[in-house]
Amino acid sequence: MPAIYDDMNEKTKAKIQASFLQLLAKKNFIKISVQDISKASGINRGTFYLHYLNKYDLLDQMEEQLLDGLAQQLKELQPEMLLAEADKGNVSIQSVEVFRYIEMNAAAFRAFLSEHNQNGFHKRLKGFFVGHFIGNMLKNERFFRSASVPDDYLSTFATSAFLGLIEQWLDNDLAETPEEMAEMYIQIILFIRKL
Amino acid sequence: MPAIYDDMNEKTKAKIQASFLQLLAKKNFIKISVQDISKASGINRGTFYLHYLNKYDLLDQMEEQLLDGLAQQLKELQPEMLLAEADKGNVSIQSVEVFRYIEMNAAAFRAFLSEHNQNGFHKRLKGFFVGHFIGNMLKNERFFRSASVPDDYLSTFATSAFLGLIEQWLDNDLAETPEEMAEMYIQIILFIRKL
DNA sequence: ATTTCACTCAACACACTGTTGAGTGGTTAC
DNA sequence: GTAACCACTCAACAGTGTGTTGAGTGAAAT
Repeated sequence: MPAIYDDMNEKTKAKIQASFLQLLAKKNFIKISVQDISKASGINRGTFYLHYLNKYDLLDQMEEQLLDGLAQQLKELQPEMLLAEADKGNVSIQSVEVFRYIEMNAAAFRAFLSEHNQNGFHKRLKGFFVGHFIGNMLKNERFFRSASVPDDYLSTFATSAFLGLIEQWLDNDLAETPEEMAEMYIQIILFIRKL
Repeated sequence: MPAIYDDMNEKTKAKIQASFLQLLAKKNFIKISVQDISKASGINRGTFYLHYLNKYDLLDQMEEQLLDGLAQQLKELQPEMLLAEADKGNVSIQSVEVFRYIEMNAAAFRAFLSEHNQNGFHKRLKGFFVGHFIGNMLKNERFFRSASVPDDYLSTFATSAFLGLIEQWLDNDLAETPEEMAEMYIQIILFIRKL
């Protein structure tokens, strides 16, 4: 398994993925055919099937990559630290990093979350966020301990707000800085704590 | 244009729509073919095309119907009244009616919002809600007048929260009453006012 | 020199599409 | 009562994209 062959594989996949993202920016996912992708990327259609089962598999793998990267950021984000900093009026560096990651991968997030693309990325991101961040907060009674609102709604609320912020940010063409985004989100978290 | 022909049309459409909803509950929208729909509804495939351009058009029309119904409820929901009641500790009847409508049409909402059928309904519902409810609140400075958070984020936040509540409610198989849902949402609105 | 590997290319059966034209049976109008 | 009307059925059509295959190319590794 010489490295050069892995490189070829990776480069071919990268070409396919890059072209696919470009197509997604212009065109509805449903209307994009494997033919389109292979044409745009200069890769033979048969080769596409050596790497992916079909276009849904391609999308799935790309979403997975994006979420893996996000997981790296989120695992650095300890609820304790975030709230400790927030109580001092600061925005924790790690929470800014999360938004910085989204900023860096804005093209992919936008493509996968966009109105005309019918993949379940929205829900997937939601579930992911609950599993990697909100879940931790709910486990610890110090953070969320509402009498009036059930846990699953607190969770949903915190997550929907996060996603809403991201979507609005993308719609605004990233007009705000990651720092500003992180601060807004922390305000929301602090509120939910008081629900 | 005798009424009986309209009836036939409507009944055929109703059969198609009902079967389509049943299929959506089991199967990904993408994997549902017009053949599947015509088979399930006992309607000839050719007849399907007399009523709809294609399966996307069918989905679109059904979403439109659902949103039209929701619009009826939302136009009764005056922000002034909602907040006046909330200040007195009450949940306005009209806001309960909104959730009651969702409860009545839970099958459709669930199908259109479900994980595997990400048909853009999520964003559509969001835009709709902003246009029919949140927009009114933002216009009136009495309700939302944040110094620290831009209007579009307030709007996004209020809308995401609403959608999050609905999705969680559907996931919970409507375990809460419309009254409880309305109360939770009002709590959220009251919070956003203070942001 | 031979094998290995990623990729190309052309061909294949298959599934679903949207459309058409002829035909059925019930309803309405004259 | 008969002619026109209408929603629907049915069978057939070309078109498009699918996923798979088998033979072949060229560069790298052994």
